[in-house]
Amino acid sequence: MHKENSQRASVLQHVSQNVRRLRHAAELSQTALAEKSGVSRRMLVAIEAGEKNVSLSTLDRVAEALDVAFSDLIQAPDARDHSRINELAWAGEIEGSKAVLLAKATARREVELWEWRLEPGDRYCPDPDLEGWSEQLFVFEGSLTLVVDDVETIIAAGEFFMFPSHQPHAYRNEGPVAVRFIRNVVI
Amino acid sequence: MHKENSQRASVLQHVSQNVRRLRHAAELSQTALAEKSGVSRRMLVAIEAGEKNVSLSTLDRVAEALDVAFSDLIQAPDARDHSRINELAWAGEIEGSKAVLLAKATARREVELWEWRLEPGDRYCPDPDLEGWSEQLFVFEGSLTLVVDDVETIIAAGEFFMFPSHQPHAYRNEGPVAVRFIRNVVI
DNA sequence: ACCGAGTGAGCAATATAGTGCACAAAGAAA
DNA sequence: TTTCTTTGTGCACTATATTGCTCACTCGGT
Repeated sequence: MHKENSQRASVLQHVSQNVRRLRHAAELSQTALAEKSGVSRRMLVAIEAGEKNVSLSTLDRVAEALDVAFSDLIQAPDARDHSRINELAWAGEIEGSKAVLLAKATARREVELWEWRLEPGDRYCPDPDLEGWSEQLFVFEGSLTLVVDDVETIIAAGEFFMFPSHQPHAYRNEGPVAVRFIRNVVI
Repeated sequence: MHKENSQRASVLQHVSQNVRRLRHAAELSQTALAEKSGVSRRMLVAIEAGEKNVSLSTLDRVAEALDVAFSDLIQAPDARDHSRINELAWAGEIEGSKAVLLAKATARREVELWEWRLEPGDRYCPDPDLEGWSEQLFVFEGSLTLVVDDVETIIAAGEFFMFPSHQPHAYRNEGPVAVRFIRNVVI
């Protein structure tokens, strides 16, 4: 007697947008996806309109046909924004004690924490990561020269930097002493 | 005519385990969760047994009552293993240049990167995080005393440590100089 | 104009998710 | 023992997800 097609659950909103977006990305028509997934086209229309309350197994068949993970269908589409913050979040009783939130990222799968050390003159030129990855750097000793998309940035000791790593990038130490930094790789 | 209670979709397997685990973590009985979520106890039994094909909105009501994200209910339960690695992954052309992979975590939602500084004698005692959170610490100056579940661990400069942060924990600086460290909070 | 592909929507039939009740088994505390 | 709590299960009923059909609409191409 209730419900009235309200569907306040935000998950359903996301699903409808995600299915449509990913179906277009796969260049499939509703009919084609219906055949490939075994879910009726009528149901796909309802899903993309957000007017039905899909069951897990049905949505899982759609995910398989789209060749994506189940969780990709329920994630908030705007979950790709990474924010650089740098705000003072806590100060201790003793002058000088403090905690600074450098960054908050909405990760979807993995986090890798690295400790790096580059001697003067040395460099590292990785292959660009896939779309969606980003890196967070915090230098605590020496000075790091970061090249992202042909743009040079010098990060000094105590400084923080964050960038999407799907574009070509490189680390160089052009200073007189070894540079040591933390590298946080996130998706 | 088909289906025969097979439910091959792996998502359903995960859901049943996750709901039960998280319900116990919240110290709720099936009856209590049924009242709080609005989902009938009969249905909760079926979900935890994996013998029904839950709809998104129903599962979302369960997620809200459990105070967890929807995606927490569909993740593979073994996705919670955080590995401490500490392996040399790259060595530069110049002696001393190196990259060490400190840890790799399978994040589900968020990553927070913090820079901390604690003066001698100061301390920080946060409320325990929710089940699933973990923290990664890298000290680059001074020495940090970490207390997790009444167990003290001293982390010296250059050292790395990782622990699940749903248990009570505290940071203290018992050394003679200020301690500075990177704190990576992950779920 | 016509035509075909892609899409949205209405409807009747069916499969099944979801509810409420009643009962049984197990464990813990009196 | 008795009592209470928690959990699993069978059953009948209701609500709704899902299907296959239909028709209508839009947009390009010819």
